Formats: sequence, C-alpha cells, structure tokens
Amino acid sequence: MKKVSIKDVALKAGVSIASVSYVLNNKIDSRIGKDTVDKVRKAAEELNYRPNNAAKSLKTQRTHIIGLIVADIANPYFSQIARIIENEANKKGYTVIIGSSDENKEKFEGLINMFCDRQADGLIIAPVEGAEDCLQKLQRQNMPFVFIDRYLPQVLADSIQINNYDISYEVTEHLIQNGRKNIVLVAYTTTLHHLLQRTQGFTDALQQHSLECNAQSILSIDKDAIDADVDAGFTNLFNSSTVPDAVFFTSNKLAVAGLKKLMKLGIDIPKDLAVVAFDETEAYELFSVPLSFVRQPLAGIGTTAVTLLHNKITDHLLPVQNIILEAELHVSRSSELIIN
Amino acid sequence: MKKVSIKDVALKAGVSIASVSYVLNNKIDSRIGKDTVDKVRKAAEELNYRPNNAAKSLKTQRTHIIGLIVADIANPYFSQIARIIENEANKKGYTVIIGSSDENKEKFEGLINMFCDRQADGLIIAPVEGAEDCLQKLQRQNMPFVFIDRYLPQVLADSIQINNYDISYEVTEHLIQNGRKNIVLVAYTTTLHHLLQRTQGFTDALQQHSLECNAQSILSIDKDAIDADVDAGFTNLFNSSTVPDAVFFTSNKLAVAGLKKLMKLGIDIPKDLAVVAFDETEAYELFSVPLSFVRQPLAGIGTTAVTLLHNKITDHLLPVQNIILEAELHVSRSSELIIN
DNA sequence: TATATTTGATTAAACGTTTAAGCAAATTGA
DNA sequence: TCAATTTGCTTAAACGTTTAATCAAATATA
Repeated sequence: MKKVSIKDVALKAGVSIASVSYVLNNKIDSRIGKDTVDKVRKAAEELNYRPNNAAKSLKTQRTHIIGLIVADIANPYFSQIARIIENEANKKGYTVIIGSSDENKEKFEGLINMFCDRQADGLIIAPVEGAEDCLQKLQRQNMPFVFIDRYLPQVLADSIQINNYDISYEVTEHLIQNGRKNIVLVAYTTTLHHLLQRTQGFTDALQQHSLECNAQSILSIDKDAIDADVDAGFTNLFNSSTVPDAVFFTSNKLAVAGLKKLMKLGIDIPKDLAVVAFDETEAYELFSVPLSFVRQPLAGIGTTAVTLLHNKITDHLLPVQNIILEAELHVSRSSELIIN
Repeated sequence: MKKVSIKDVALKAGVSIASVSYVLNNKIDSRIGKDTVDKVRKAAEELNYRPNNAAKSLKTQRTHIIGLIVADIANPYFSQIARIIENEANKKGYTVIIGSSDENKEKFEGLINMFCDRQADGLIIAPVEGAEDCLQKLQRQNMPFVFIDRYLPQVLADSIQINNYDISYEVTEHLIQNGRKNIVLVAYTTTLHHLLQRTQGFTDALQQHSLECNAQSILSIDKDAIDADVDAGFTNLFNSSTVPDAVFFTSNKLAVAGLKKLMKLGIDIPKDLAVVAFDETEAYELFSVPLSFVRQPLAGIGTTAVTLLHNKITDHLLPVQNIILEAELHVSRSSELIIN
C-alpha cells in the first residue's frame, strides 16, 4: 500500500498540487476559491492523506523536533519534568526526543550531535560538567537552546533556574532554629554551579548563626559510587566523637541512599537526627517517618523552558533570559522541633 | 552560517555530488578511485559536513526513528525499559521517540498518528485497552511494531511477554506454603490480558491448594483512583471478620499505594501480614521491611524488543514471533515463614 | 590491432513538499 | 468601454539527498 501524496490529492480533486498545499496549510492570504477548498478537503479526507514530514522539513528547514537532554530519564525528577515538557511541547506542535547523558561528557556530545544531525529546531538541556566548548560551538551554529536544572556560567544562554542558594539557606536555618547544632550536608563532589549554590547557602547559614563548618559538615559523594560513599561516610560520622543531629540531602538520589543507610543504622528520626531532603520522590512516602523536603516547581520549569525555547526558535535574536523560579521547603515530621 | 551540503563538499573536492554521496555512504560496490575517496573525505572533514536527515529520509523512505509508547514514562518500570531500548536502538543506528499514553485510548491514537506522520520506521508498543482497531489499521499500513509488557490477543503481532501466569501462581504458592490461608490479590480493574493472567495464576493456585477464592480475595482497583480505592479496600478488609494474612500486589504502583496504607494501619509485616509485590522500584528499599518482589527481565525485554523490531523493519515478511521471558520471585523478609 | 570488458567518474531523475512568480478571467473604476 | 485591479489558480524551481543510467578512458582479450 503506497503512501498517498499531495499529488494524489491534487489528481483526485482535479486541481494543481500548489492549490492542495495552500488549502491544507490554511494559507488564507493566497486567495483560494471556496469550492476548491472543499474539493481538496474532501479528496484529502477520502484518501486519508497525511503530509510527509521529511519533505516538509526539507523544504521549510523546520522539523518541529525539540531535543531534551537530561542526566537520566530513569530519575523521577527528570522523568516528571520530561512529561511536562512533552505535553507543553505537543501543544505547540513539537515532538520531543529525550536523551540521557548519565553526566558523561562523551554521551552528552553524542546527543548534541544526534540532535544536530536530526536538525532539531531547538534543545532543552541539563548540561554536564565540561560541556562549555561543545555548547559554545552549538551557539555558533545558531541552534537555539535553554538550560534547565543547571547552567554553565561560561555559556551565555537562556536558562530556567531555581533559588538554590536561598532555599538551601532556608533549610539550614530551619534546622538551626529547631535546635540542631551539628548539621551535615550530603552533596556531590562536583563543580556544577547549581549544586555549589546549595552548598554555599548551607555554609553561609551556618556561619550566619555562628555554627562551625568543619571537615565533617559536608559529606562529599562521588556520583558514580553513591551507595558506597554514603555508606562509608555515615559509618564514619556516627562513630565519630561529634555525631550529627541533622542531615540535609541535596538530591533525591543522595536522600534515598542516605535514608537506606540510616535505616540500617537504626537512627531515631527526628529525635536523634533531623532530616531534610531535596526533591520529591515516591520513595520518600514509604519511609517510616514523613520527610521534610524541598519541592521544586517542576511544572513551572517545564512549561517555561518550552515557552522560552519556542520564542527563541521563532525569533533567534531575542535577548537572553535567565528565569529563576522558587523551590519551597515542606516541613514534616522528620525535621520537627523536639520538645524535651 | 549556512549549513554545508553535499554540493559544497563536491565543489570543494572537485568532483560530482554523486561521487560524494557514494564515498560518504561507503558504497564500495560502486567503484570509486582511491584518490577521490581521499579528496572527498578531506573536503567533508574540513567543511565539517553533516548529512541532512530530512533529505535522506525523503529519498530513502527511512527515518531511523523508532517510536516507543509506554503507559507512563514517569513510572520507573517504563523509564528503565526506555533507557535500555534507547541504548540498544542507538547501537543499531536508531533514534527513539517516547510517548506516554496514560492508558488513555485517545492519547494512544494520537501518538500512533504522530509516529506515522513522522514516518517512524517501526514502533515498540505497550498497548492500551481497546486499541485493537487502531493497531489493525496500523498493520494494514505496513508499519512494523512489537508489543512489550502486554499484548492484544486480537492483534496478531510480534510480542515480548513474561510468564505472568506462572510467576503469579508461584508467588501465591509461595505464600500458601508459608502457611498463609487468607491471601488477597490487589489488582487493577482491567481487561488487559497480561494482568488477567496474573489474576488467573493467583486463583488457580488457591484452588489447587483447596483455598477458597471469595469476593474478598481480590481487591479491584481503578487505575484512576489508586490511592482512594486502596485506602477504602484495605480499611474494609482489615475491619472484616476474616482479616487477610497475606497480600500480593500486581504492580509497583499498587504496591506503593498499598504499603503506604499498611504503614498507616500499623500492620506488622511479616508477622500479621505477608507481602509480595510485582516489579522493583527504588521506593521498596525505603520500606521498613525488606520486600519480597517479582523481578521482570527488563534488559531482556528491552533488547529483544529492539532486535525483533529491527528484523521486522529490514524484512517485513518475517513470521510473527511471541517471545516469553521469565520473571523471578525474590523472597525477602516481608513474606518469610513465621515460626511460632 | 580491433573488440570487449572493466574502471572511475558524471548526469539527471526522483523523493514530497513549499512558495515565488505568472497568467487568464472576472471585477472594478473612470 | 477600456484600462487597472483583483481573484483564483497553475507553473516551475527549490530543498539535499540517492541511485539508475550513461559515458569516456583504460585495460584485457582475441
């Protein structure tokens, strides 16, 4: 069964292929008679005509494809954002292609190349460390893109960010105000700016409240050995002379790994240890204690990303925008004030 | 900055565009001289030539795009499978486009249409209820596809399935052998075959072991009201005259909802209630008791799906294959034998 | 040496669209 | 009534590839 083309429709309707194209694309400015419109519509309908996107793209230089690069689509944070982006993009007539970088620069560049080869109209990117060159090159090729979740200071591009510093400061202050003195931040070993901001918010809050920030205050975790590092780190901490009385996890994966370990250690939450986690995930709900957590505005991130990108696609010369959305701390049992 | 085309390469190398095409596609059968090959390669390299996929697709009728329809990419079961499929497909030169149906027929058909319009080479599909017509139409259009996770008996197509009946029988028998007499199956209200098989395995096992299967034995949950239904159902069950001593969840989402409720009810697991869940998810790991669960062969499902589809794409006349992979029961604390 | 074959390249058509340009008929304006 | 304009439609080029067909030169065969 051969695909039906615009030519077949033209033949059946008894008009030229140009007319068919004009009608089917609703080009009202190009004066088509009422009855040809009807004839064409009817023929197209009867033949069940569907336009060929390859041909369309070739001619118009538009694919209506948006590439989305996340760290890992299996991470609920990204899969939720991906769904929102997909919906929003569909509304605007785009199809989304998702790729996972695994925080790996080679994979990341591979994805970028793939999207270029597929002539995506634009990209929504959670960049990996060290991708500056690659992205600057991308800019020179005039490929529109916007950052989500994170950004690279050396790359001047649109971005959707959250108030990483402020929210982290707020979480820390919340713990301090509830009487915690020995707070540990669990963070990745990284140079990624948004994560450094979270750390900075933490240390500034400690300092502001005259609490010491020592070698034990920050537990640095290698993203490729989360479970092992968390395991070893917590074992050390809880065997040390100054046992922590609060812990703040800066990502959902760190939180899950950490909570698993805390269960094993049999720590009493919130009595002996207050806990706050970044992000939300289904997993938190099965933890024995309702968790305090930082909720990111996922819907906002997704929809603004698409809007920003769409604007950029339709007008390449738009000025760079950096939009900052607010994450919120939701306090629950795990970090409640203990009355002795 | 204008995109460089094959024409520019031809010009620079001082040969015809045909020669460039032959060289760049490694068409060795079409006798090209060693030095033209070099000239072309060099020119392409220097100009940083990248082929235009739209043009390529238009000419070859191949897009090297695979469409993947899952119920919900934010469900870890599907997001893990999606990653595997993406990797495997990339190896074979395909790009994967993912869409979520939300078990909604209209969305499902929308996705099918989208993939047809984008002239995907083939589809990997977790079909929704009532999609028979739509998929038979798809077959008539010669679009190759393979089913994963589930299948529709009325649609004769390739599929990757798991041993739903057997594993469910095995789980039930396991519970019975550990002395449980009042087992409840938590399942969706559905006509989807793979889920009915799970139910059938359960009821057959009960019958085989002379246990009654009554109105209380199966808790039917509406997929659009999981939390509410589970909540009400469990409240009833645990207030009834015959309180269950075991529960088998037939999906990860049902398990998470159920476990949340069990926590609230303060049920002692495994002493008062044995629990087995289908699928694996990070969330299980934060539950207070290590959970017995059914592990699906995700890697196998993903890779075979791609292989099957790729074969079908390259040879449309291949006979239909239905491949059945084995899921395995992993027993843990939550369903252990209690010695009184 | 004349003919047949092989080698290495090119020409040109085709894939299915979009759209500027052109043209004839109908309508308007004076 | 005739030129100017508007209306409705068509022609044809272009987008960037692939590939069958062709061709000339070089080589092999007799």
